[in-house]
Amino acid sequence: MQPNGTRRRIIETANMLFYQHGFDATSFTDIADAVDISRGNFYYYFKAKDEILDAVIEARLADTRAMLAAWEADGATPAARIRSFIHILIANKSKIKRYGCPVGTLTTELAKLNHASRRDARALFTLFRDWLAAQFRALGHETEADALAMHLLVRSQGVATVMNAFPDETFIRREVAAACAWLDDYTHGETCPDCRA
Amino acid sequence: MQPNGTRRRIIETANMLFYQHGFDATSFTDIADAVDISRGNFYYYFKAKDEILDAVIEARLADTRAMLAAWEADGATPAARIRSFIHILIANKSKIKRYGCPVGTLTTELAKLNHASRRDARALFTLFRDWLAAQFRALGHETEADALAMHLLVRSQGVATVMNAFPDETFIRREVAAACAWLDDYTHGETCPDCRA
DNA sequence: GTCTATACTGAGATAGAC
DNA sequence: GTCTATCTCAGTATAGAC
Repeated sequence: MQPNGTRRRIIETANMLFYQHGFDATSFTDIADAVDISRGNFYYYFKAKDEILDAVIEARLADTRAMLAAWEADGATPAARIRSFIHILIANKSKIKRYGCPVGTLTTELAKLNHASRRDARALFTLFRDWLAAQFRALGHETEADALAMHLLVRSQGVATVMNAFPDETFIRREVAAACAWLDDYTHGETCPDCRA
Repeated sequence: MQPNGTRRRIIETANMLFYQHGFDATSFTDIADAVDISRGNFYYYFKAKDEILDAVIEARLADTRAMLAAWEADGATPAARIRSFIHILIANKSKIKRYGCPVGTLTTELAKLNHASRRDARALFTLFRDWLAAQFRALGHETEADALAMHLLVRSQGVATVMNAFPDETFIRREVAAACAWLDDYTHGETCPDCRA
């Protein structure tokens, strides 16, 4: 199961292309050209297009787990960790402006395609959802932890979709600051050092 | 320019299929079959697929204008009109659970396709944005009207995307109630009659 | 206006040489 | 492992009969 060089490059390239142009709109030729291998060679690694999708989702799940683990390690407090999540909207703003949120856009595309891997893609959302809920629980908000986590998913997805339509810098900063201000109600006085107005 | 029966049926059907399966994934055959005409007849009305897209966007713009005008007429106060917007998340929840928001998903898809009609699709967002801002202005919030309108777009798009991934009834009601509660800060005391907890 | 027939392209996928 | 050649099918699009 340990992927060799070519296999890894295929997955990484497909991951990028699926994000930038969508799963359906990305062809084998697109991927093969970008990886610089022949289309035929492709089938040595993946028997069907759906298999690449599954591999890409798996890779994204692994990447997301690693990112959440890094936030867990780097954040001094649960509130600081949650703000790491909120601030990816700024950290990844260039890409989001052009291609939207990689999680949200994949999920909605697969929903429309009624694709079998739809459920696997949803696991990406679940990863964030559970991690955020754990942080709220650590802040002492046991019963409402999941609801608060879901609310942050809403704000995050909303900002991503709207900034894709209106790539306005002021808007992004304002909404990120608003989300951090909303969070303040649950942090026992701790505020965001990056969102001073 | 007045569309006859067949042309109208093509546009209506394409509108539905683009929403349900996406623009790229919907083929001429899909539309022709649904309308029950031959593929050849199709080209009598539309020379290329992009032309249908433009016609569909135009139809959606007209539908949206009509909907906003209806809200304008039916809503007793600006606050009530804004709540009409918030509550479409509940009114259209079945479709949104399956296919997401028609505006947001079209916009992100066309962004990924880097499609020429991307800008036209964004006008759908602008329609809601300007209408909402006008309501906030009527409530006396001159300077922040557009920012408040954008914030509601964010919440609306966020809930739509998340409920597409997690079609949970409780979640939807909770977020709609939260949006209405947020609105209360700007309505001079008027509250939502439908969102009593 | 609507149809059938057909051209052309690019897609996913397979076979087999190297 | 990687390639070329090829198959099949679905897609967009056109021509022309009715």
